[in-house]
Amino acid sequence: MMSDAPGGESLLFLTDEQLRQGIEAMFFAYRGFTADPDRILAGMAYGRAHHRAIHFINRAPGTTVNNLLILLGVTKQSLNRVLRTLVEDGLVESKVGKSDKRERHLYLTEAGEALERKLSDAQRARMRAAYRAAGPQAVAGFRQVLEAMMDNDLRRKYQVLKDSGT
Amino acid sequence: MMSDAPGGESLLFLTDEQLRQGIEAMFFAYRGFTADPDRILAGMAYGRAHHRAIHFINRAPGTTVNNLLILLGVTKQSLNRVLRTLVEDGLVESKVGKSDKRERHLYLTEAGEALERKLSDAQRARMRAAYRAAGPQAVAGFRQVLEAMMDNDLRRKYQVLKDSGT
DNA sequence: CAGTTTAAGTCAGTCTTGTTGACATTCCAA
DNA sequence: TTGGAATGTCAACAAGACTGACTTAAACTG
Repeated sequence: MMSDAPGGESLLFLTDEQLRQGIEAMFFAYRGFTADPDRILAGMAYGRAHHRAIHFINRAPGTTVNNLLILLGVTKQSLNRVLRTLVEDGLVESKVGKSDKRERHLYLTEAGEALERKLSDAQRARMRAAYRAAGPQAVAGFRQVLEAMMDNDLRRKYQVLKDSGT
Repeated sequence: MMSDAPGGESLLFLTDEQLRQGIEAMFFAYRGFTADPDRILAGMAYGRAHHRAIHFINRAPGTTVNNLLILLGVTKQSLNRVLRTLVEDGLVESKVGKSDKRERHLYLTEAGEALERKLSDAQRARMRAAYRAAGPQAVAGFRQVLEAMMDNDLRRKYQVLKDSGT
């Protein structure tokens, strides 16, 4: 089916045209990837930034603001605005650190967890459908290429998260 | 919790944990994907929006404004702001349509093509490295999952572009 | 032909999310 | 103990998206 050009495929499959198709696929797919949570959040006063914060706080409860902003790749000022509204609205709790009182440790409240579930359910449903359509083998390849595409420091952070999952 | 189906790797590989890893991989990879062009554009007065416009005008020379804004998924007001600066700066040419004079057909000037090359060279280099690291089989899977992740109407548009690529 | 629709552009205002700069608090090490 | 580094907050601003209202020109349609 797919293995064409025996011998020369390692050259053939790296044509500019093939690469460009990959670039465009990435662009369109990311739109689909964010579409469902975006729709949910559009109603409330929240956006993608809030989703990301909620996701990673859920992922690593008790994480500090500094941790979070490195993961998200934004300035602390930018993250702070998002965090402030989430705390005000009672979705996130911010606790002063015990050993280091400069730090704030972040946790989702019950309401925060409820929203997180709503958002990630939608995103997982999309992911699940795509995985099902493509099959297990394709999923393995998908993950390999994505990991290779990350910046080095982000790949490390991703690996840490991944390993902490189980 | 989850009942583990006997010999059911097709079930096992769709655990919430696996899906979540895919979601995070997508998030981090997209950051890498856009990092290089973003760095190049940061110096000039341009941003990601300009890159996208330039990319698709290069991809389909003579495309109309309406075509473009459907492809990009933004409003005409938003696209117009970007397009206006590109035309003013002599990177894009806007020609009144021959058969339908309401339409404007968009083309890159030489300067526009030069910038397009600079941007896509950087992005292709990243893509090429990721493809090389992951291997041909992984690339096929990568593309399959991405296509399955797109919204239906975008997938159609993506296919049209892909087929027009040669 | 008159009336409607379509394509493009513009103006004004808002929202989200990113940025810098200035600043307070806390910790730690010289 | 004092000065620097780390952590987080507040304020102001910019980019880029959005909606809504409107104009102009051209094409289509009954």
